[in-house]
Amino acid sequence: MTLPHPTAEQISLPNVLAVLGDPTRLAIVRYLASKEGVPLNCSQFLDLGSKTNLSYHLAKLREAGVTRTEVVGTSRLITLRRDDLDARFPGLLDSVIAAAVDDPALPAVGASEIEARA
Amino acid sequence: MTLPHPTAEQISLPNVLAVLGDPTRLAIVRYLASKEGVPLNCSQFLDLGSKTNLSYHLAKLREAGVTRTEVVGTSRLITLRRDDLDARFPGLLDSVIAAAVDDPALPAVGASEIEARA
DNA sequence: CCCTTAGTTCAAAATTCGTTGAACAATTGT
DNA sequence: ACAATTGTTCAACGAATTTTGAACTAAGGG
Repeated sequence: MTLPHPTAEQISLPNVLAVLGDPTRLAIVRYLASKEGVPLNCSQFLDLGSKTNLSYHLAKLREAGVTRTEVVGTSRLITLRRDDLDARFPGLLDSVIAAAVDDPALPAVGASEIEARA
Repeated sequence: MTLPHPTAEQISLPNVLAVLGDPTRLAIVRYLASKEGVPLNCSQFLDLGSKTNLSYHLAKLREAGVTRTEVVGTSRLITLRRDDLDARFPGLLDSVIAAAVDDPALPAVGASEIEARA
């Protein structure tokens, strides 16, 4: 069972930029990059919004070709489509992630644990 | 006489990405990059939209910190803010421009001349 | 001074976007 | 079979974005 993904050629630059131009989605991508190699499921991101809201944002990322979503049982494993993005737009993902990593204005995924400690 | 520009520190990554994630604005940036060093005035971009519409998009680019606008007499000279963008988000502008250069889906600035020749 | 050129501002209309809750589907565990 | 877990879909709503035309400002040329 696999969800609709664009092919590498169908990935559109303006669309990728627009999709990354949302703080929640950029935070998702930043977190995916920090755990690259480890597929994450949606509930990992609950710090960033409600379940419904994440479903919306993760669909946007998938439809734009930024992430790949694999259905495994009842959960979706999400990874960055780094291979296709690098082939299509060399250097773009790296520079976006590097800039996102030190952006204190972006919402953080570990935020609730930090608050709990305070 | 100078228009309001954000300082380098005020330039926000999500905002820059969102602003670049519009085909018209990306086409503007691509054209600015192709003529880098040469300041362009707004009417150079009339292929991409109406005067009013360009005023809107160029304001967005300026407010996001992507371009710098200098008022000279009755016209505005527009340049890329490459120095600040490179300092803030290293490699980002270059990869975006490189990808935009070979994107046939973007509207082109010379389009009306090409049609006139046909 | 009048006219043109260059561009902005404003309000309105059309569209798209982000967020929510309620209901739903599918898988897994007991 | 039942219940819990994971996540989607749908309709709704407010907010933001894009586009347009009409009116406007400001500088320059004749």
